[in-house]
Amino acid sequence: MAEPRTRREQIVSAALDLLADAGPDGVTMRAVAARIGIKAPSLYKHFPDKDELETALIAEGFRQMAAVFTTAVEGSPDPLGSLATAYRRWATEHPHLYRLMTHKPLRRDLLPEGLEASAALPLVRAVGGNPDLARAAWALAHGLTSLELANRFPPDADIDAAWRTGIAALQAR
Amino acid sequence: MAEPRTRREQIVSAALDLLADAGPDGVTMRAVAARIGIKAPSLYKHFPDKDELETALIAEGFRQMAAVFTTAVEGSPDPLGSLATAYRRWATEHPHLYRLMTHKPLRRDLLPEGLEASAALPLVRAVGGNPDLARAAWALAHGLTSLELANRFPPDADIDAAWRTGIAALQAR
DNA sequence: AGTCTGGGCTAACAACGTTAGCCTTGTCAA
DNA sequence: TTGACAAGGCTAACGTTGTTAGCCCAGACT
Repeated sequence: MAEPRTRREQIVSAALDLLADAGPDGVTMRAVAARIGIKAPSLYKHFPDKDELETALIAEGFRQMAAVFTTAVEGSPDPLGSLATAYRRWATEHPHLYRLMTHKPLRRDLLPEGLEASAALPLVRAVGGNPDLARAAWALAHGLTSLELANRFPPDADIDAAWRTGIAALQAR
Repeated sequence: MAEPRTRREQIVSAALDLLADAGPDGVTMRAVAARIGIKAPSLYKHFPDKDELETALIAEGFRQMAAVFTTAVEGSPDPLGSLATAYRRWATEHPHLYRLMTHKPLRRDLLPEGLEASAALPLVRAVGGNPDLARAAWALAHGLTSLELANRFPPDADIDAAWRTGIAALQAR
């Protein structure tokens, strides 16, 4: 995250750090507050509740994804392939944030307008604008990622091969 | 779930009911206990902690999935298509249980041996034994399901079409 | 000079998972 | 028949969590 300037940004930044190195259970209001040297109830001067703080983390995740995916696609000879690599890479580098972003219904009303779309745009472009194909590709990527993060594949599974097989199939359309 | 006979089965059954109609937050040790007329601490005579109770719910989910998928595939002219339909159907009929089963690392050590494999077998058969293809298909199904349950597709999205597109692509392999 | 307001604080609450320790009931051995 | 023991209830309580109420201080503006 970029230099936190406002107190609100400091809080988000502290929560992101905590999420990254202690997992979702580590992100308690008291722990977040402590990390910036205040007490838990003071957080409520900046966020109405924990849900909105979490949504702010999710928004930051989307911002990062949008940036990473955009640069992954631009000028690539194989946009879908590059995107797939970038997707898996980002998710495995931010496993807890990725899960937070995807595992429950999104409070879209609390998210900046257009943010979600801007993270999705590179993919829509990469598949040539076919929305059904884009959704299938997204689902494939999310499914592979989610199953990998949840340790669902056996230890001897060749996850790269599963990605290649799936992407190649969709690419042929 | 079949007729709960032992106390342990009663507990699992009560927890499943609670999960289905009050969601994950509704499944508290106190609420589960109350539903069968006992107090929360008594649950600990049957399960060492809430984690193991949850794993018992997950095991029941796998049992149901294995049964449903097996009958969906057998004798079908289009095994993969039937399986896809059955998968989506089961998940949307048991959204909370589905999420519980998939959203975090699995305590395999607490699961009956072979149970996970028996739920996966119909799929492996349906794709002709290619493990990479099976994993891609599983990921596609899980991704589509998970995104649908988390309300990730816009209201005007044609989710059926996304399923058809994805499955057709994999089928062509 | 007086008045807001932003943003900290302490104390406290209810709900949660969990533990300690007690008591009753039925089974079975001596 | 009696006594031991295990299974399975119970109450009381603890620490942690999100959250609220209510107080207070500092700076900005009228």
